[in-house]
Amino acid sequence: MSEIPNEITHDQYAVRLKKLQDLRATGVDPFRASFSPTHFSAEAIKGYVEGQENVVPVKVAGRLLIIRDMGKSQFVKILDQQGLIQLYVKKDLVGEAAYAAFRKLDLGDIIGTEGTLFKTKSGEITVRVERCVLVAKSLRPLPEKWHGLTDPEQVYRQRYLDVIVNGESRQRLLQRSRIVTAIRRFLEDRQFIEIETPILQSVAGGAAAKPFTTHHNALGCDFFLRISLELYLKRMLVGGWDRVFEIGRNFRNEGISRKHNPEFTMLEVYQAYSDHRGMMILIRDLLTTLCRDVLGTFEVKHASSGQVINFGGEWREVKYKDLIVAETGDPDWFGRSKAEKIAAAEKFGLKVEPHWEEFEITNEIFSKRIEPTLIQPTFVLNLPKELCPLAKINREDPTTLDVFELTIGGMEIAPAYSEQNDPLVQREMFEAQAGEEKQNIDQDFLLALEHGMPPAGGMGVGIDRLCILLTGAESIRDVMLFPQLRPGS
RNA sequence: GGGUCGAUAGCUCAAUGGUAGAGCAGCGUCCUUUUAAGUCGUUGGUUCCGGGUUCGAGUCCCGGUCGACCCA
Repeated sequence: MSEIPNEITHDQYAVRLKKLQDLRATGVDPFRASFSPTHFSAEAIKGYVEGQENVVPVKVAGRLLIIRDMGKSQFVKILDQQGLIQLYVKKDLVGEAAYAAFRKLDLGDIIGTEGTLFKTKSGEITVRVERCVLVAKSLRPLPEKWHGLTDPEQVYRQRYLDVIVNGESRQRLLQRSRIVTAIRRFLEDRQFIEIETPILQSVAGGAAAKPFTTHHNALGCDFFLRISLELYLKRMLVGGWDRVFEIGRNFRNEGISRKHNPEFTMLEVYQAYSDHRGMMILIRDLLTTLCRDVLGTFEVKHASSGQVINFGGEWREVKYKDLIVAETGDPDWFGRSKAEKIAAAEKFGLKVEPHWEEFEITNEIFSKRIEPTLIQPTFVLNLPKELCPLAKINREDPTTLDVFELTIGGMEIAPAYSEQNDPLVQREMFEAQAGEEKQNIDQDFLLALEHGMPPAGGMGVGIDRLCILLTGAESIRDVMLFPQLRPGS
């Protein structure tokens, strides 16, 4: 039997450890092998039949969160993955010894119980306990029952406590799981195949971002963690897998903010014989399906602006150039010199780096002044060709691309392209973008394209941001179970 | 990376530079349909860490750690 560790200073731990040792001493296993519940909490409550008091049998298990002790009987509540359920434990029903043992339980202990359903005076469906066992002892006290856990650092570092005591967090994070599940169902219904592609890559392609590096000992070489899924999914289009998708983690070695976590989840979808117009229909169908099936509403409150986002109405379509012209009030914006663009941008209070290209100045206006105002679902079309080397050039306006950026709630939610499948043009675009750093070009991808890739529409959806939007969260940290923090404390 | 704010009991929070407190949780008591249950009593502190100022620092100053927000 272990002594109380020296570093454990607070007495509540000591009290619980003593109880645990007492249980062992009397032959009770405080971490018993198993328990077989027949129901989760919500299922059990649903199983109650009106008027059938103490007839329907249930076995439920969960963590003890609330105890209301009235001497010879108590009402308690336990939490499982479906939520809370109330138990009523009566001395003359369970017997003296069992009742005494029950009273020794602590908040936070995990218990299994068996009984029948009834409805209390105030109408709460409750289990009338006939038998109850400790399933797993908890040595640590739970956070306060009314205020929960509020310190953001502890919420993120000890998420398991947050989801126990903060119902709102629990619901929001469960909602994320439902969203991801619904996305898979939606795509599978449309014959998309879910595939898995490498996270360790020798060339981190498909986006412009700083990668993380890591090292493989046996191969004796460095790898990058992927920054996008794109190039490997498209290889499978070459392979004749016409509808593929992946929901996977990307890693970008950049800043951390309310909208950025170093690792984040992307959905990428590729559909052969489609194009960016096809993707517009697909993303709209997907998001309205999520609204209907997961949220049960097409109207979602936008946390930072307070506006109501309506997914059920018309989705605006607007060209990038038209937005820029409207914002700058300059019909000839794209004909202006670099100096004039800089002057105009600075008049907007934007900081312009001297080494920026003209399209970067324009795009700064877009991302700082225009994008945040696009709260309702908006397809921004015909982006300038410099912004993405992987999309097809628009035939009517060769300075732009056959792409869209879906913006909702002031955030870029889903960029999509008519995918570039001309290997010669693709090579030129890569080389122009890479400049001197030719080693950053994924030559194996170009080799694949040279074998012939069908025309295709492709799209990326930032799952974390989508969840921010759909759950009304303030920050990416609120829709991730374990957001990145500095190690320590 | 810069600015602002924050860190006090297991949790949520108080405390003019002058004896560190409350609620919840814990411990002990009363109570067999409670709903933040109620009742009486009671334990619990490296005030984030390290320096400094002062007769005296949770409080003021400097440095650091971690976090939140804003900016880059």
